Amino acid sequence: MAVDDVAGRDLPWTDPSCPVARALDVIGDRWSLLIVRDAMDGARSFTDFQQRTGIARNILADRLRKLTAQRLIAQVEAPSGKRRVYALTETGKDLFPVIVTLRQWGERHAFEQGETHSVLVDDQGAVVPPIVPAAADGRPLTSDTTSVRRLV
Amino acid sequence: MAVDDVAGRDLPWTDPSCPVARALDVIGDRWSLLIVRDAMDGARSFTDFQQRTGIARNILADRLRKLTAQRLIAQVEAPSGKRRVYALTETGKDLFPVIVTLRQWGERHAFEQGETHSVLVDDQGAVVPPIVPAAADGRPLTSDTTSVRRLV
DNA sequence: CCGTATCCATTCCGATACTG
DNA sequence: CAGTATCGGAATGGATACGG
Repeated sequence: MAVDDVAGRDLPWTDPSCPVARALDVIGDRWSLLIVRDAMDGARSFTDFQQRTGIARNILADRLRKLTAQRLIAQVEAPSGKRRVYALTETGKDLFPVIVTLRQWGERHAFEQGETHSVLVDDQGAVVPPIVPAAADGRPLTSDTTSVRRLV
Repeated sequence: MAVDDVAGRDLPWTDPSCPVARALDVIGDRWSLLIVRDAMDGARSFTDFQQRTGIARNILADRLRKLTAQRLIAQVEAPSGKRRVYALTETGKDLFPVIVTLRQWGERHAFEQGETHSVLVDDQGAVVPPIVPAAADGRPLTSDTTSVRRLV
């Protein structure tokens, strides 16, 4: 992977044309992805998120505001009718592959030998196999066989 | 996706048995993933990283130290023989799928219509298709068709 | 139950100056 | 080139108290 070129614009980062930097600018803090994870997990109310993450209430309010502003989550009418709950938008749901790859990396490298952890299973109870980036023909790709091309 | 159970241990987060939280504990800050990205991109020297990321020197030194301590990168002898350069370990290289999914999400959701950005291409110049989590039989999975199971 | 408001501590970060 | 040392400001975080 090598970069051909880079444009210039004003973000906290260099290289604003890099989608990785842009993505991290949205969810690259300590809590956002955990909030998204819990939303995928069924968390819907303020208290749901607060209890699952253990985050301070003021910070949680701030993150929910920001994630809402960025349209990763939205407040929608609950089925019950009167309460408003948080739900992932399509943009938020599209983070699923990110959560999964992060989880799989964590499973493999962030636990000691023999230390127990949760695993992701599909609707038939089978463990979800590791995700590998692949070319259109299915050939597995690594950072050595890919590169970054700047579009004109 | 729903969590069956959770153990207790001492991290800044709740739910230390969640690999997502563990992974974020290692690379969930503002710079680490960008450093990994640049390493995949060919960055090898202190100055390489400093210039590509624009990060302050003291912070960069700190991050390189931490990433080295966590064994995502290592200092190795340069082919030239005398200088030591930073290189990704296998653990670090295994973050490739994370970088790719993050990139693909960013490409799709973190740019305005018509705004230009770089793309990831394989060794034949073809754009790398979006990664989708899938079951062993190839069936695509979403957060609605997966769940988190805690191992005993 | 859903937040907001405040206070305080800690961390993070950038800029700069300096050393081997 | 590869860091280290220091400083000050900003962001982040936890705890708690309060109001709709």
